[in-house]
Amino acid sequence: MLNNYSKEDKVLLAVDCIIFGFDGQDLKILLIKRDFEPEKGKWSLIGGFLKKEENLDESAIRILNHLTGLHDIYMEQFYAFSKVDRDPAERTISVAYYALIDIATSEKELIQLNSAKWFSLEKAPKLIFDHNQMVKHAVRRLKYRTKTNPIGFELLPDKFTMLQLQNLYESVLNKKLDKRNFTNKINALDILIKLEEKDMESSKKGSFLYQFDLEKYNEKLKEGFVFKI
Amino acid sequence: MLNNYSKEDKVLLAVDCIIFGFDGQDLKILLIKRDFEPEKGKWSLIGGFLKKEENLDESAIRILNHLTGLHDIYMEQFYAFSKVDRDPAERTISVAYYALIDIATSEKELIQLNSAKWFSLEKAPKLIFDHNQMVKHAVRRLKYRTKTNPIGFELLPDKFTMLQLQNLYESVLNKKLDKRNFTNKINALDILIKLEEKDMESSKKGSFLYQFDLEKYNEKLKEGFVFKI
DNA sequence: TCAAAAGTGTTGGGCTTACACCCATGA
DNA sequence: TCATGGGTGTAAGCCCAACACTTTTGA
Repeated sequence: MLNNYSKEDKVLLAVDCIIFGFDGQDLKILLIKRDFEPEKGKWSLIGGFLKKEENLDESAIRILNHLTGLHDIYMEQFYAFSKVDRDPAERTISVAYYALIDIATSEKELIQLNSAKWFSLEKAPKLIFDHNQMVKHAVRRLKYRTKTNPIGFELLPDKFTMLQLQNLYESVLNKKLDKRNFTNKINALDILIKLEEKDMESSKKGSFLYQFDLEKYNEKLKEGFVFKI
Repeated sequence: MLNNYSKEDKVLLAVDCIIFGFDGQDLKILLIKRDFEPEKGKWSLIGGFLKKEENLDESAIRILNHLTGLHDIYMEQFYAFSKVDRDPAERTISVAYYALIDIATSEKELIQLNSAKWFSLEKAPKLIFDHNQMVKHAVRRLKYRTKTNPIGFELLPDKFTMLQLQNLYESVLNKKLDKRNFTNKINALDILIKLEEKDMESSKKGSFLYQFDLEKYNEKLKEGFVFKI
């Protein structure tokens, strides 16, 4: 085929995933102990290399599934990191994705991994390369995203209490919210189904469980509704 | 150096720039006639390949400068496009940047280029590869950006009228704005300097010229002020 | 009976939007 | 004098933030 690309430099293209989880209390990220050189044995984001026959989204899904067993996960590309010596072994550009998962329901799939561990954001260890910077970037993006999209769909279990949802928003936004205002706002969005059922774990009185109403959500989304919290 | 990257696929990494300009009336993008195969002679974004010794930002700056003569341009990375066959010649991933420039003041530098041309957004031709999709993506991002940042700094000449600024916002947001409300909002941001001088081109009465107050802007930015229009 | 979490409304202030007329000037 | 674009203010409604007490029930 006619082209004059042949003199151009080729590079390795990595995909790294910041996997956010929520345990009902704190926002966490999933990290693994790297099992190959360089930096073998150090904590790292979940990552791998783009293959010739896949695009970046497919690559991110493959890598996540291969290293954790997780599938059907919400992921979004957010930035390409390219400092020349970010990987000391070889020139590598990394395209970063963030993923949102519910810790509780994914636990079964993750349990077999002894090299992966959840860390709450504040207690995350020093990571290899520029991975700490990637995490910071991803947190900023997630925070931003709450201004236009609900994040609970992916991060919470199917049924959850209002307090869990509020805790999630407080964790992501990193500030306290008023309980009454939060409830009012969420109810105004009109995308939750209040169940008859109560969660009896957290208190004697019990608190009502909710579900996201995916159908209503999609309708409103189509109409250009903005889900601002 | 110890590593086992050697079996991984390497790819070409392109950088493509969506260059936005504003002529006081319409939002435009700068395109060039491609002068190499494949797709030689077709309209294309300004682009090139990442070199081993530079990061993506540096690459974008180099490519823009090399092809247009422009320098000191505001640029921001926004997305990596990676469909497997997006470039039919060879597997290429493209990291897209958008740039904001003032058409009037950059004209001198651009004038020597016979292969580059400004197109208003609606009248842009069909572009090679996935470049039309990139443009669409960039426009969406620019629109989004107006919700938190003024965009006039980069897109308007040093001195401009209130109507030009309003036209710019109307072009980007793709909707009509009310003149009085717009003026009130902009004045409330308190980052413009109203000059004594008037622009006499547009009307018999003449209209006052404004300048951005970069110092005030930076102060407010530091305080976390959000420049919502 | 008490401790602990759940649940629930109102009000004031600020912001946003809608809206129309006079001014200055050159032709 | 008239046509053209420039410039200006207010009122209503909506949204947001602040705020505290009652309910339930297991221990």
